[in-house]
Amino acid sequence: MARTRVTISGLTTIAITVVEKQGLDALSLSSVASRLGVRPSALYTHVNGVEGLRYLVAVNATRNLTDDIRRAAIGVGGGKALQTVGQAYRAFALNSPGQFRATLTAPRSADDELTKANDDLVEVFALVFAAMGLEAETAKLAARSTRSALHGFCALEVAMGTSADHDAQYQHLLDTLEQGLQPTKD
Amino acid sequence: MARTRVTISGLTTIAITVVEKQGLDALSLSSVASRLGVRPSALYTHVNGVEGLRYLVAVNATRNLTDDIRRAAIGVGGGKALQTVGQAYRAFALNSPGQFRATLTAPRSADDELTKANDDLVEVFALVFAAMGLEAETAKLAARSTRSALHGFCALEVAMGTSADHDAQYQHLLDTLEQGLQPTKD
DNA sequence: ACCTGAACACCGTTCAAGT
DNA sequence: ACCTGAACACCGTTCAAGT
Repeated sequence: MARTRVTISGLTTIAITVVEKQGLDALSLSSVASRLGVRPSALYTHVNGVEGLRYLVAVNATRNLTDDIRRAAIGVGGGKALQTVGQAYRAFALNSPGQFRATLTAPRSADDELTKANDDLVEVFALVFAAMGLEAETAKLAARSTRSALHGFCALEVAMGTSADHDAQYQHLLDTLEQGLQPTKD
Repeated sequence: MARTRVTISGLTTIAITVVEKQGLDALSLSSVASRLGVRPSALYTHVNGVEGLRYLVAVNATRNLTDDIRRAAIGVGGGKALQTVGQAYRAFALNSPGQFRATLTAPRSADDELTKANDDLVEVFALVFAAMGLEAETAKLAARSTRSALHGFCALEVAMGTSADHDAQYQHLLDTLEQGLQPTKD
C-alpha cells in the first residue's frame, strides 16, 4: 500500500525542519523518512543517499542566507550598508544555526548548484561595495574578505556558544572591515 | 588474552593520525580501535565514547595550531608579525585540514581544557597586537576579530577547495585587517 | 515510476565475563 | 584495572517484490 507520495520540495522542507529543530547532525535519511511517513529506502528515488540529502540542504540553506542579506541590503545607502548586511548575516547564523552550518558544505563540482549559490552569496557583498564606490575587481576582493570574516565569527559563535560581549566584538569586526576596506593610496 | 595495552597518549596519537589520513569524518571508535589492535569497547576505559574522542582530538588540534602560530610569531617585529602569524595559521589549515576542522568543536563547559586551548590561541594574536603598540583591551578585540577572520577564510578554503587566486585573496584579507586595526582617532 | 520489506554491513554502547 | 565478546539499537544501502 504505497499511499504516501514524496515530492522533492516536500522532502526539502522536511529536511530543513529536521536541521533546524534537531540540529545538522540529526540530518539523516531515517529522520527525514520518518517525518515523511515513509521508509528510508524510499528516499533513494529522489535523492542520492545521505550525501545527496546533505547537498540538498546545503544549497537551500545558502540560498536562504543570500535572500536574507539581499533583503537587508535593499534601500540602505553608503557606509551603513555593510553594517546592515553584516547584522543580517549574523542574525541568520544565530536564528538558523543548523542551516548556517550546512552553508559550509563542499560543492560537487566547479559549476554545480552549490557553487552557484555560494557565488550569489558573495555577489551581494560585492554589490554593496560597488555601491560604496569601489571598482569591480576591488569590490570582489572586498566581498570575499568580508564573507570570510563574517563567516568565521559566526561559525565560532554558533559552535562555541554566544556570550555577553559578542555584540560589541562583532561590531568591532564590522568596524575593522569598514576601515580596512576604505580606498587608500599607499 | 589482553595483551595490548592502550595509553591515553597512544590513543591521542592514533586519533590524530586517523583525522589527518582519513579525514575528520572518519574519526570513530572503530577506526581508532582497529589501528590500536583493540576492540572498540576497550576504548571506553580511556575515553567517554565518541564524544570524548572528538573532544580529545579538538583539544590537541587547537594546541597544535597554537604552537605553530606561536613559533611563527617569535622574533618577528612590528607590522610583519600579523602577516607571518596569518600565513602560519593558513598553513596549518591547508596542511592539517582534519585537525583544523576539529578546531571548531564546542567546549563542554566555560572552564574546561578546550575553552582554555581556545583562549590560548587567541592570546597569541593579542600578544602580537600588544607588541604592535595596542593597549590591552584593544589588543584583545583585535585578536578575536583577527582569529575570526582567519578562521573563516581557512574554513571556507578547506571546505570548498583551494583555487589559484586564493593566495592573493588571503593577502587582501590580511592587508584589510592590518589597515582596519590601525589605531585611529575618529 | 515509486514504495515496501528483507537483508547486509557498519558503528556506538552496555555489560557480564575473563585476566 | 583493563580488555574481550556477545548483545542490542540504529543508520545507510541494495534489491527483489509489489502497486
